[in-house]
Amino acid sequence: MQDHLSQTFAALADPTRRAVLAQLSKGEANVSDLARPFLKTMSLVAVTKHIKVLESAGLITKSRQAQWRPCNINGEALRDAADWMEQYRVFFEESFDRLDAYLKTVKSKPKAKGEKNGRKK
Amino acid sequence: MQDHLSQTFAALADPTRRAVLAQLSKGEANVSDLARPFLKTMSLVAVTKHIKVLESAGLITKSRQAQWRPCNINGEALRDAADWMEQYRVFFEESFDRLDAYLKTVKSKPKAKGEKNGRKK
DNA sequence: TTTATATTTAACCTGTAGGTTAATTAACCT
DNA sequence: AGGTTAATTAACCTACAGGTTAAATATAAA
Repeated sequence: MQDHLSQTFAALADPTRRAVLAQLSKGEANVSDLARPFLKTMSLVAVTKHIKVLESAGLITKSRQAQWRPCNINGEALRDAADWMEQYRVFFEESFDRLDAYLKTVKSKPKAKGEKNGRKK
Repeated sequence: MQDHLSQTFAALADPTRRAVLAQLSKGEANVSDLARPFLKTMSLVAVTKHIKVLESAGLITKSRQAQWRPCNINGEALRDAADWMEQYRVFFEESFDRLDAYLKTVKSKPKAKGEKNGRKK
């Protein structure tokens, strides 16, 4: 695939993959743990592929422990997508005090050179 | 496509479509206006299709004015995606005061029945 | 009524996403 | 060594995404 952001959004554009992320947000899990909820509707291999898509997008990491492959969520990749969305917040945010609160946090973290948003590193 | 959220993310998973959204965030534009920046790399028909994808996902609206089709951005669809992401903010947000500010706004808008997040309607 | 401009529709092509089953690899357990 | 469990690889299939060119439609303008 082309750019990182497209890859991230594409990875999120599947309910199975979002469910895997949801599961991982509660903590580390093996491939077979992650697959379990879906085995009525698809094969283990299918889930393995979904996991690979998430891994390629950087949304999760996979390590090795004997014959298991413990997976963990990796928020970094999501941040770029979230940052992209902030740009459009004004178009979907009708609660102005919440928007104000957000803007204050932005102002308190002024842009450094070559950085988007007020985020560090 | 399956669910609304998948459709939204899929629509965002293309740089041309994100560029169209960026253009529309500066104001209304016709199909040919939107297509102009891309005509060196793809046909008008291709852009038309991208616009249709955005429209189907609810990210933009299209009206009629003589032979023109003025398009406008529609933030509502983006909000669901943004809401979904908020769920994971804790995984990519390292600035705790900014997170605090966000959490305060959530607390100030307690959940109503059948609603996700603190958002109204 | 003809012509020009804006956009869509139709028919097509190619690559890839998402699924399958069967076979393979890797590590552990007797 | 042989068997079990965990996960991946390979080969394949089908649908659809994203592009093309050519033709059709709508509206305005001469």
